[in-house]
Amino acid sequence: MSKYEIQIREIVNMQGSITVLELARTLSVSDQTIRRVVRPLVERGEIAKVHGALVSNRSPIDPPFMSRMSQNKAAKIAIARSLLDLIKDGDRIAIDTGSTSAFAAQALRERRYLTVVTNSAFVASTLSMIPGNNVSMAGTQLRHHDGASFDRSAFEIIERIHVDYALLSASLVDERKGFLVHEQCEVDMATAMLENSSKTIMAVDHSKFLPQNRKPSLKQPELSPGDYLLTDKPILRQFQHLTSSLDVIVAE
Amino acid sequence: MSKYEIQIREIVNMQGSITVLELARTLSVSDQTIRRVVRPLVERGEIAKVHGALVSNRSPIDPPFMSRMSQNKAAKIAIARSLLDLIKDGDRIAIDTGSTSAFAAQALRERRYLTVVTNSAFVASTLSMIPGNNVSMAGTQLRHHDGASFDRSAFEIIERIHVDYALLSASLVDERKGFLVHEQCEVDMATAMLENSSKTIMAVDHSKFLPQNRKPSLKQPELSPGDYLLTDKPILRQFQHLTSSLDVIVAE
DNA sequence: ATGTTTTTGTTGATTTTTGTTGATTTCAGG
DNA sequence: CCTGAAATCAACAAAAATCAACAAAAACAT
Repeated sequence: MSKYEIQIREIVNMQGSITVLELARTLSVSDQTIRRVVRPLVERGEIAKVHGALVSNRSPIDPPFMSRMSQNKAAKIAIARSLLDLIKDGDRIAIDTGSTSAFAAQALRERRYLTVVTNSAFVASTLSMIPGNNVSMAGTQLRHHDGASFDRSAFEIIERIHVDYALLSASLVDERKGFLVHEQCEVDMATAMLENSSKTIMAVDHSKFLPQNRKPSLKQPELSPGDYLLTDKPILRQFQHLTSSLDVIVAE
Repeated sequence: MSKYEIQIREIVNMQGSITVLELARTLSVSDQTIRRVVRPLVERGEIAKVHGALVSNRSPIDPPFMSRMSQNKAAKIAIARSLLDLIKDGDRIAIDTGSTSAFAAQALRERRYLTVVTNSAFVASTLSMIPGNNVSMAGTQLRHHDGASFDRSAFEIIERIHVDYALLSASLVDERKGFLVHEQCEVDMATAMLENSSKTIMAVDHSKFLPQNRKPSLKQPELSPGDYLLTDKPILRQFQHLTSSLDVIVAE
């Protein structure tokens, strides 16, 4: 067994599939090494291999639930990975609900000693199993469609814990109105997280900049200059006035 | 036993993996010393070693939680499946922590309209995504080794919600002392769940009836006549006095 | 203090892993 | 069926990690 084994399994299962070369680049070793390490994994049937790529063979039932229902999987994974450049071991972070945050939680498993506060049961469950982390689940009653809580106790807990970063998301970015979501409780939660954090990270993949059928109408709280915007494609001209004061990070 | 042993275990488990050289530098001893100290640890299976690094055997991908799950997996799945004979759509159930409960949660995904209250983030997350369920997560701060909560708010919530069934587990069944667990907080939680439910279901696979190296010593609360005992092999003679008043269900 | 035991560091030989090169295979399109 | 690009494989040399043995240092008991 090689020292890269766990990482490889982790990455393959998270992404679903990846080429040998990409994997070699992320671990900064040669492609040949990857092939060698991967061979026994394939023989043991832990991951599958086709010409051109490694693919996860996890049954479609147990992977992170979001990966199925989530649209822009690749984009969200890229964003999640680039989040790792911001968040360091030992940081404190508040994480909101949503598929982007679910991927972020997966990625953050490679960080240690995090203090995490979240109202998403999935995020809490994912990160609470990492030794050294300190995870607080905010809220009691969970909504069924996303396993998140927005009851009073959720807000109390968010407001009790001050963190370095608040990781927020949005359903749509509107040229004039900015970052929008569907429900008021999401705005309230975002506001609470933002107010109790030093910096805010807004994570939205490029599809959020495109028009949608089901239009959200509620405005997320204003970001402050120096807050981060994580996305996966360069910001188009017509949106730049929204992001000019922000630190924009484009995950390629 | 060396003085570095505990530190090494600690560091390896926290980091997930680390090279011998790095470890030598952090403890400011030579690499050779590390190798020597580590050898017995590896032999006892407390941590794993590969060429190039020491890796925790409870790595992020295979957390303590899940690895316990994989012990006696078949038995636990059988028990979880037979739980479906008891729990019907619309039932209300309290679920404790532990690998048996994790499997139970997986199985219960095929039930609808459940009211669930649990102190395990994993169980909460699993069952909250089933449409129609009403899931409450009891507690805020999550223990890292199993993602469960035992703080005051956890008890308050358990005590607020009355359910039809309490699904409990144990670490060991002792011939004389009955159902045992390792920690007092687990007993307290079991007691709270039992008191707020109409019936109790104790789920223990057959391995819990066998002697163990790490012996638990705390006694779970007394079951009442008519409560259920779910297991996967017939009860041996010497244990039958414990189970005579119970409804024993043996999953084949 | 003194000798004994245990632990630790150093050295050099040995093993394992890794990157490179070039040959071979696979795949997609004409 | 052929061809070019990409992916894979095999083999070898370089680098890194490991091990064994011995000497120095520390801890211990007498």
